[in-house]
Amino acid sequence: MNGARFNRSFFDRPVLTVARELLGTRLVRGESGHRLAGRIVETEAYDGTGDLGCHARAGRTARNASMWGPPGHAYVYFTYGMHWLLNLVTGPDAYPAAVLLRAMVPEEGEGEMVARRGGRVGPALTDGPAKLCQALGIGSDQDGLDLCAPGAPLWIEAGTAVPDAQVVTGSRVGLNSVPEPWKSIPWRFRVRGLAPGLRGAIAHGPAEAPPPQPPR
DNA sequence: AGCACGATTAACT
DNA sequence: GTTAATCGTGCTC
Repeated sequence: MNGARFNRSFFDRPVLTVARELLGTRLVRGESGHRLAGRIVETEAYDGTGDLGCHARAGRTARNASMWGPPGHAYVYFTYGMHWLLNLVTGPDAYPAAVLLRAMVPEEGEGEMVARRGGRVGPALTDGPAKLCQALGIGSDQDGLDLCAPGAPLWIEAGTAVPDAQVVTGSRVGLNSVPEPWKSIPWRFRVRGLAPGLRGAIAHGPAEAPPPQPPR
């Protein structure tokens, strides 16, 4: 059976907690009869106006408005003139924090993902934040989408728990002009040996352990 | 109204 | 390892 849609209480916690616990969960795009899905294997946390690596550092703008809304919504933004990136909003309403989804291991609908990615196959399919969005067809239309709303075409459900021994942390990617300590603070989380590359993917098949902090 | 730049990717040396 | 592609956004003038 497929897991239940994670509810708002999962996202209504500190962004670092959510970024860690999203590892191993399943990101699903679509509806009950048509699913594209994969295991999340890399995330990054962005925490409020005080985090100079976070888009919220400049205050609320039209672009980052979603991040200031309630937890459990998507914050999707456009960058480098061609790429869309997906974040999941965390923490209480009006507190601007979100988790950037950087990589996943495809599990369902891989053929459609390949088509959306221009025929590319293998690790390059979903091993980057913009690749993941392209593979799942995520763009401006999904900005502000509530992942916790019944019927919404994007959600998180239980996957396989990732033990601490398999979690690698490091500095966030691409913050070249961000001052320290924000540039180097270890708020990037990934599953050991995965992303980049996605080789040795989390085993497919039924989940054998409950997700961390299962929602209810 | 103009401009510098970006939570990236893919192609190339 | 280096760099072009490409344009919305937010800041400066």
